[in-house]
Amino acid sequence: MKIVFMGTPVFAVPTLEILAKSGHEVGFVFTQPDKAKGRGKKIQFTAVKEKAVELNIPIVQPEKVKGNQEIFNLLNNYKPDLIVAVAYGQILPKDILKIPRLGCINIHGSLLPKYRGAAPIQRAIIDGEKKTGITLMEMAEGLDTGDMIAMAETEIEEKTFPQLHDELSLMGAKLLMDCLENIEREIIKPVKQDEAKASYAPMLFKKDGLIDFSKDPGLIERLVRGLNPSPGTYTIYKGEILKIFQVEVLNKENPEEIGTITGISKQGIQVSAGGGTLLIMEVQEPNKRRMTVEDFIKGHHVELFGKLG
RNA sequence: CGCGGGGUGGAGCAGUUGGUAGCUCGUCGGGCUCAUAACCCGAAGGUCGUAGGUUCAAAUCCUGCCCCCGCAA
Repeated sequence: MKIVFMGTPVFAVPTLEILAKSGHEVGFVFTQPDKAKGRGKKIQFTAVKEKAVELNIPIVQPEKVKGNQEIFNLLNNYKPDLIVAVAYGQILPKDILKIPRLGCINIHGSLLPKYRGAAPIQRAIIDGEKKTGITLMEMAEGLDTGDMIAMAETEIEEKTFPQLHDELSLMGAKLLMDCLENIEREIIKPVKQDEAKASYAPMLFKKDGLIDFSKDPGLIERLVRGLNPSPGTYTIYKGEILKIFQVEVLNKENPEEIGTITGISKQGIQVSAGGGTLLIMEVQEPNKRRMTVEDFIKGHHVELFGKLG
């Protein structure tokens, strides 16, 4: 088959890699334009572009696909059998969706129709879902609304976002390979999404990471797990931002005022949170690298009954 | 040329009116204790990122380079 791949972040890389090695022809890779970012505003390639360069596949980086005649002509001339998109970051217009003979398919990091949108993995963790997964679907004009081709599940358990992200990323690539032959033979039976059960997972921002210690310790723990490492969770300590990377819920009543430090040891700093106690285990101050609380208290005089938040 | 912080014994930090390098923890030895991650005594361990400059004297002032990090995107 002639395939065009579209993707941008690390999440999409395993799928590109597996397609390139599948024996099918990946004629073009679409990815978002290079941007000046990071310290010093250096130009950085997207993760997908780096892999495409390595694989020697022609790269296309339109600012906007929609309404772009040049892009339409490129695809129309190449006549791909299939377009595969994974976290590309752009919505494809109808005229492009109609180009490939076998359609356009998308890999999404949730069990649709739940958690459509930008941050499905993080939201599933934060909400305390028992399981999440990967959905393979046909692309429609709406946001993650297409008919579903296949799904794969995994237990969330105590996994952090990076762990789940990597796991789902690989699962997505594998699921696509499992279905590719059937897609090629046109014997798939896509299922419509149940709109009544649909939910959205909007993008997360820095401000979503400010810890509210009046909340349930379990929720705070999930927030730390889901927002790690970006945008990250944080609190305020002695007037400075203190990022929190790892916490544990202690099964322990805490009569002190919310946000009060009630215990300090190399295991962590205990804090009074809504209805219980939270143990902060790994932190990072501005301009410093992240470190365990054991290291943190060596260089700081953390006071018992001090306040966080 | 986006803004900014930092590189000091194994770890985390202090130390800039330039003048014998300090704290907490760890390590090693000894002591106390029924016992301990507790306590007491003692010891080892540092080319102060790197190259050069100023100076009688530089962790501290000046310049180049390397590395790490925060913010903003």
